[in-house]
Amino acid sequence: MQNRADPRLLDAERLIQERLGDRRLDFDSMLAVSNIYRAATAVRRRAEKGVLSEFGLSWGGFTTLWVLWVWGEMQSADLADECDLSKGTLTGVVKTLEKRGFVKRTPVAADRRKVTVSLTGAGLETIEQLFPRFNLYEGEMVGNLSTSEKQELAELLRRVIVTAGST
Amino acid sequence: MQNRADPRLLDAERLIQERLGDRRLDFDSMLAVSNIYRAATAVRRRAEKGVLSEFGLSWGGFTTLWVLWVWGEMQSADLADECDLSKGTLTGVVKTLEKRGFVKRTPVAADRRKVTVSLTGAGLETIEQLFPRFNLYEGEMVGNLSTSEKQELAELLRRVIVTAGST
DNA sequence: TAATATCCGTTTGGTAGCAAACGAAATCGG
DNA sequence: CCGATTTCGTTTGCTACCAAACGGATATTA
Repeated sequence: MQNRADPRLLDAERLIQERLGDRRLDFDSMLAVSNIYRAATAVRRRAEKGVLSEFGLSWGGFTTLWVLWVWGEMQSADLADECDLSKGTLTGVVKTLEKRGFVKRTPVAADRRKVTVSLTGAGLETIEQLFPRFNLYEGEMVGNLSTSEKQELAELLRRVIVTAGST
Repeated sequence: MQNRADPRLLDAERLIQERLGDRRLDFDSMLAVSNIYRAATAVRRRAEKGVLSEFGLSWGGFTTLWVLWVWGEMQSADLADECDLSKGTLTGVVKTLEKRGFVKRTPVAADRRKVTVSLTGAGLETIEQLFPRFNLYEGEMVGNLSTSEKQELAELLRRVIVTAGST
């Protein structure tokens, strides 16, 4: 019953029930899914307006920098995978990061279709300064939750990712 | 320790720890936040590729239709609020929905700066067909979770939304 | 009631995101 | 080998998304 705490949801529930008549409706799933999306939007917006804007980075740009930092020089397709972006989108993100001087692209001699992407010195410096501050933001954003609640949340979401991500 | 189930996360954790040296790092918050974002992406993609594409709707288009269905005719600014979109973005979404014939805009006589948006007959028909199917999808996507887990997830996320959403 | 300030939706200019088409390069089959 | 197929990253065409600038309309205030 805790979801009844938000009066707008209560209203919405009643209204939806009217629209649906006697058709059955899975409220629990609806609230879980819509809150996943709302939370992601809130988290992304807060990070972009806060830390990331200071460094001229979007969420996707940050993610890409972070992945390159952790994993090192990567082939384009693997980078797209790891960043959870389509290859077409990655081309654009890398292009923007290149313009900012954070990243460089290197053709692969052995297979000239391929390209690797890696951090520049400026990119490395940036992510090393940025990440600890980003992590502080993360801590604030889930600051209402205890440690075990954070772990519980991460685990529940992991199971959603697996189910929704397959196919 | 359940988050150690994903071997990639384990690797990433070790690598990040190396990059950070002795600086402390809040892994629990990091995993919670990044999983929120991953789950939202997975959920959105699955819905868009599944039900929504059959009706030629994006996630944002669906949300807008849904809000109009539940709340009825609305003024543009309120609609943007309820859909969690900037007013500029809403202009575009409504324009697209108008093109598809799902929605109509009506100038307000009493205040000619204002515009209300409402469903057309086709829009109403569409959302009435679509929503129950969308709800089935929602059920599938969190199908790995028990009812109480769904409620727990929704509640944890609600608290994140409140914290992250307050500027 | 005239000047000013505020409010509303749209437009603009930018990044992000996807699917599908594309072109160059490598690989495979015969 | 050489033609057909597959595999890369990029390009294209579209929607979405935001902040900030804009311009018309209403409110305020003096």
